[in-house]
Amino acid sequence: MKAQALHGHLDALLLAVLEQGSLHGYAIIESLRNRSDGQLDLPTGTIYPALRRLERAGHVASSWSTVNGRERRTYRLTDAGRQALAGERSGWREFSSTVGRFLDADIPPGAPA
Amino acid sequence: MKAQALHGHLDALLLAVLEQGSLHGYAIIESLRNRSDGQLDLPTGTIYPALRRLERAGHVASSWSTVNGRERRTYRLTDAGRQALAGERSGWREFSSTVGRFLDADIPPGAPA
DNA sequence: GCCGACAAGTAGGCTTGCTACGCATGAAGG
DNA sequence: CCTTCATGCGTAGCAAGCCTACTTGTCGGC
Repeated sequence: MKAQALHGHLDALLLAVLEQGSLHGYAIIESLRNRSDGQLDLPTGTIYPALRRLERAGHVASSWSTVNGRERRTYRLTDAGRQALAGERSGWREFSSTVGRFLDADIPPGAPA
Repeated sequence: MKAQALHGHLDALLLAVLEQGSLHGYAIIESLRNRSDGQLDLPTGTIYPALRRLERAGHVASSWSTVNGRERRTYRLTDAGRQALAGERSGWREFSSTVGRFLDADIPPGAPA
């Protein structure tokens, strides 16, 4: 699946992943890959700038730590981020139900449910 | 709702609208608005270039007609467009189920299905 | 005569994600 | 010892996609 189609929903995904616990960038990528059965395999060039954006927006906060001599930047969801996530969720439901009205409906007879 | 979030799915919506019958640009806009209860109110600057793209791609074909002295360009779905629509539909299901796994899940207890 | 609904279109800009890089450490294998 | 791979962070530049704002033109009502 072309991850490209994420357009506009990447931030929501990142917030959703961080909702279940703080993670560093590399782990976020793995979490997305695992939880989506490999369908979301996002490159670092997509994730890191997105995290920066979210931090600038105040939706996440980061702190450095060193593990095995490797520097990690761990991100956690802020209160504002939690609120933003709630908004993203309702926005997603609205979006998916609206688009679904056009694309999920009219399933040709014989198609599996 | 910010129609901006359509990113990447507009073509599919247009094809889906035309699936139910040929329409001219202005009528397509109205059809989207009506069938979405006013949630999709797309400006002409979004629709017309998109229809051009679809025509260039061979997914729709157009023909001019004059009604009440007003020129209309009516679009109809081609066979290739019908195939493309099928592909868009399966892509949409994959996309929505993948993103939904992150955003629909974890609905706090008490939320309506 | 003017304004609003109908009908089509273009130009330019902004956001967003991707590709392709670069840098650094630690463990494993030759 | 040296190379390679997995871990881990990051930037620069590009391409796609949709929106804002504007233009052109007809018809009907005031």
